[in-house]
Amino acid sequence: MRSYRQYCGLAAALDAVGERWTLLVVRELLIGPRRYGELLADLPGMGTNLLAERLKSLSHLGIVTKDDQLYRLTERGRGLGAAVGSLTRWGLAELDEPESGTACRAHWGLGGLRAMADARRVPGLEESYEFHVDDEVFHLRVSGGAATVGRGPAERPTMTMTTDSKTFVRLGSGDYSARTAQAEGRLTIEGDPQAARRCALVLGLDGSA
Amino acid sequence: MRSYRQYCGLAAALDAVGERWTLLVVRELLIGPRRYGELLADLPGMGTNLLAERLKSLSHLGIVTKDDQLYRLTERGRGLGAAVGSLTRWGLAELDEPESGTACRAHWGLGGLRAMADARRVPGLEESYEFHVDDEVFHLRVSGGAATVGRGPAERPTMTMTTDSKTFVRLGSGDYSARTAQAEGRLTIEGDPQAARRCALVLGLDGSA
DNA sequence: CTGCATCCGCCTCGATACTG
DNA sequence: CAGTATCGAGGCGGATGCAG
Repeated sequence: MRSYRQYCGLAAALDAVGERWTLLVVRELLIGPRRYGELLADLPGMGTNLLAERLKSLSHLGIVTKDDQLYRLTERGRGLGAAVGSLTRWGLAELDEPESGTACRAHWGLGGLRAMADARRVPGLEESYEFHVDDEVFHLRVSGGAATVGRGPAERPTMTMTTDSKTFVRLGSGDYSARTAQAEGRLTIEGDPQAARRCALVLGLDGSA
Repeated sequence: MRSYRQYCGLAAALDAVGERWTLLVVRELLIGPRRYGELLADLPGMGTNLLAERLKSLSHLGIVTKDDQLYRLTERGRGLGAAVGSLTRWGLAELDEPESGTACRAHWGLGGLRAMADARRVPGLEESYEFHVDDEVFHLRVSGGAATVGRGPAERPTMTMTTDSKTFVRLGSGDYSARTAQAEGRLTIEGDPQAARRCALVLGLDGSA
């Protein structure tokens, strides 16, 4: 086990989760518990030996537990959510259009949604939005000054968006608007047009940085 | 240049700054502009060839610029501050006591300070604190609902702490209190005892999570 | 002396094959 | 399905070289 041997919070964090692929494994487990095969399928490019080694290492560090063939984050592991969110936001900000050969999963957009949503941007807002991405359904609920995202439909969505996964992820980049995506036929929006605008506000996509 | 080839904000971020040592270079530059030799001295364990390569790579990505022998972060580079802060907080939370052979720099504690300080924890607070760590002096100012940290003395500090760098960093860990450090003779506090308590509150070190 | 570039041994990574 | 074993390629770490 290689270490930076520096007495510093960042170095300690990178000693634990700074190796290649490790934070991407955490990204998958932040969505929910997963089986080995599912992880492998949603981490295209990662070798099976590395996944096994990383899971073992993360278990030993108390970041992941395995019960009944299901890997899940411990509380300490979920504590990485904020760091993963910060990095995701930073990476999204200058995401280019997808190159060919680039893999994509619908739920990666869900991670982006979680990273970007901040209910404090629209005080007092109470509503839900639904997203149909490829064959999956996600929701964003803003209630009580907090935003929560998850799999599955929203309860009474005031807006429903339908799109493909790459377009969905790309909306997180500043320079690709839902308006453009609609014009290009990659995205449709149903429901209250004003709700769509409020949703964009919650996500910080109104251009007011 | 190796890439995860995943259309996802986190993967894009890790493509840019996920390699070994890269975020530690950013950590140094978040403190302020530095020369090559200073960076090398404050990144013990990093090979000189790797530092040169990382700086070149970061320049090419628009994260770092070099002018007049001084490396500094671009605006995009400074955007990594939030992610570095999140990781630092997570790493600090379970930092053990320093092992022998572990390097430490006084300004790493400054990074920890920046990561932990949140003025919203004590609404309306207006004061400054000064920290003497090894041979360096830092300050934390809470004013107008915002906390700022930096090198150099505070203007009119209500509390002054004197300690060594390892103790200073370690205070960021939950299970090592200033009280304990004082009892062990590693730390002295001058000024208003209540100010010290308010400072701990701002840093989230009061035990109320 | 600073600011790198080059070289080399080693270990990690990535792909494939194999096992329970 | 859930991993383990193997092996070539390449990134990493340390030492050294070299120009300004």
